[in-house]
Amino acid sequence: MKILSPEEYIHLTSKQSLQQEGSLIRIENPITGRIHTSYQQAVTSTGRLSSTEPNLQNIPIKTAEGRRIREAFVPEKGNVLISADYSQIELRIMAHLSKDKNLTHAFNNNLDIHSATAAEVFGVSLDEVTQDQRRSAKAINFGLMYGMSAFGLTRQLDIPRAEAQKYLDTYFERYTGVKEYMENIKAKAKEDMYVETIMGRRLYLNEINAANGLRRQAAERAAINAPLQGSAADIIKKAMIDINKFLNKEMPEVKMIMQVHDELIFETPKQSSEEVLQLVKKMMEEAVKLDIPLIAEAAIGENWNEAH
DNA sequence: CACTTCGGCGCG
DNA sequence: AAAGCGCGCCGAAGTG
Repeated sequence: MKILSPEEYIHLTSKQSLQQEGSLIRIENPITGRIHTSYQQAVTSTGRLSSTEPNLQNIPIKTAEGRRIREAFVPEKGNVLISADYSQIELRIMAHLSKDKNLTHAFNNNLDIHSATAAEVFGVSLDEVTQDQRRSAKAINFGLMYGMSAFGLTRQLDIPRAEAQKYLDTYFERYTGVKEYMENIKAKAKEDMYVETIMGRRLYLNEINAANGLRRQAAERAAINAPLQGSAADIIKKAMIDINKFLNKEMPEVKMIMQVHDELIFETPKQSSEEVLQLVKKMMEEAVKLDIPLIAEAAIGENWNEAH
């Protein structure tokens, strides 16, 4: 193995070089034989990390080809990967912050949240929910957290405007706590000029009272989303600190190697991997205590695709 | 030649 | 006119 001078190392890992090479396999660090991302801790407005050179937070997964790509991410021989991700953490935070009774009930009873929403919005029982209704409810749930309007839902679901409006109206009838939360957070943002996460991270919204309606509405959407996305970031960071402390002391052979917003990836010797899985899952779920339970789903694999 | 901007696309 | 949050990287086209 060649030991590189600092100049050579910096050249090989420079952004410029990265673009020239254009392939993960060629940016392997010659000293460690591995690919190393850099996490930026003071970039995003909400408190998330960002990942650069290379960005490992946007590796494909949604298509079959994408999953094949993930199979290329493997641990050292004798080790396995563990992926543990929070289930619906932002919606759970919405339940916690809004104290909405219906949403809280769904999470306290560990219901399939999109099916539960579909049952409410379409007025059917849980076991009558169709695939299509669940799909619509999922779009509503995600859209709400981003401050989406009826127009946005129309485009997302390819349905008439009036129907999208009816879905949203019904949603807010069934989830009045969420409706109040949306209104309250906007009102508070306009008064304070900022919103904050459960741990007090603030996002200042300079345009929340702008005369320009487009800019003002964009700030309102950010006001709705930032406490949800940002609190999720707070929670996983707390979990990372707890887990790191524990691993350093008790299981230094286990490495926490990646974070993808609501997911942590570990590399660990195969023998103890089942025990490690249970430990990290528990520490993620207990990172903070909310009004509703936090659930982390974890799996073991020979590559990133299998583990996820 | 290095840098910037923009539209497109990958992820949560 | 735009109407869904948060990111980073790519290629094409333009700038100096």
